[in-house]
Amino acid sequence: MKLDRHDLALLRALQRNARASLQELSAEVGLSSSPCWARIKRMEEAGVIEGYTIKVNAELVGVPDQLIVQLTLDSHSEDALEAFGRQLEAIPEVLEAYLVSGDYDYVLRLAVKGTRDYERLLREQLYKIPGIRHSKSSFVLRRLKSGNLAL
Amino acid sequence: MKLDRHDLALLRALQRNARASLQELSAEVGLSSSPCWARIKRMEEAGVIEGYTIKVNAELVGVPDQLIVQLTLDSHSEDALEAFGRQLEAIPEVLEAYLVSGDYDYVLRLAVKGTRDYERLLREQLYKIPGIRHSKSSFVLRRLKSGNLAL
DNA sequence: AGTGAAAAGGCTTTAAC
DNA sequence: GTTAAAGCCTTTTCACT
Repeated sequence: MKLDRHDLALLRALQRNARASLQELSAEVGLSSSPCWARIKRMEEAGVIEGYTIKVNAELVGVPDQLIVQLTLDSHSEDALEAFGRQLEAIPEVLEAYLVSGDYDYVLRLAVKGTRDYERLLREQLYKIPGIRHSKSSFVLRRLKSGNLAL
Repeated sequence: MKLDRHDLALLRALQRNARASLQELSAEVGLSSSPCWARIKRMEEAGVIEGYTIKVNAELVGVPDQLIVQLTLDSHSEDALEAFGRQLEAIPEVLEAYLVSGDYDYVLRLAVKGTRDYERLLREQLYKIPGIRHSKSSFVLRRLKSGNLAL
C-alpha cells in the first residue's frame, strides 16, 4: 500500500490524538473532511491502522513497577518458540516480548504491582516454563521516553 | 484516585477499542451511558487515561526493523541522566528508553527503516552522544507479544 | 482525487426520578 | 445510578468539480 504525505500526516495526527474530529484532522492535513475520512478508512482496512487505544497511566492504576527480563531457552526450534510465545501470551504482566539476536534470545518487559508481585510472577509463572536456561532481570528505575513511531 | 471494577472494566474496554461508543461501553460494563461518560471524564482529568492513540503497523509504514540497545554512561549524575533523556527525545527512531538496574544503565528500543538506517543512526546520532561508555545492540527477530497493561 | 453540503446517527449535557 | 430528551457535533454519503 502506498502512503503519501497526507496519509502520513493523518497517522501522525491520530497518534497524537485519536479522538480528533475529522474537522480538526482535515484542518491539520490541509484537505477537506471527506478525503480524510476515505484515507483513514483505507488505512484501517489495509491494516496500517491496527486499532484505537488509550494510554493508561500505569502508576495510577496500581502497577508502578516494570522490569526488563532477558532470557535464553534450551531449544531454538520453531516449536519451542511458538510454545513459549503462547505461554507469554497467557501471562498478563508481560507487556512486550521479543525474540532477539545476541547473548540472550528473548527480551521481555513486565509490569507488576510491586516487588512482592514480581517475585511471585518469576517463581510461579516465568520459571515454571520448561526449557529456560538462563535469565536476567533489570528493574526499570525510570522511563525516559515512551513515544510513537516516527512518521 | 480510587478505581472500582466499573472503572477498570471501562479502561479494559477502551484499551481494546478506544472508539467504542458509549452505548457499546455501557453495555459491556453494565452501567448506563451517563455514568460511563462521567467516569471516563473523571479518569481523563485524573490522568489515568493519558490520551487516545492509534496502533500503527510499523512494517506497512516502512519501518520494518527494530532493535534493543543496551548502554552505559560514564556519569550517573542526575544532570547527565537528564541531558541523555533530552537527547533521546530528539531522536525519532527511539521508541522507548528506560533507566534500569543491572549490568547496563539504559535499555532502548529503536525502529529503523533497515540495516542501513540503523548503522547511520548509531554512528551519527547515538554514538555522538558524549559519555557513552559501552553499548550492545540486539536485532528484534520477531515480536512475540505486544499487549496492554493488565487490569 | 478533492469539495461542499445534506442526512443520519451518536455524543454530550441537563434534568427528573 | 437510571432514564429520557434536547441540541450539537460527527460521521458518512452523494452529486459535482
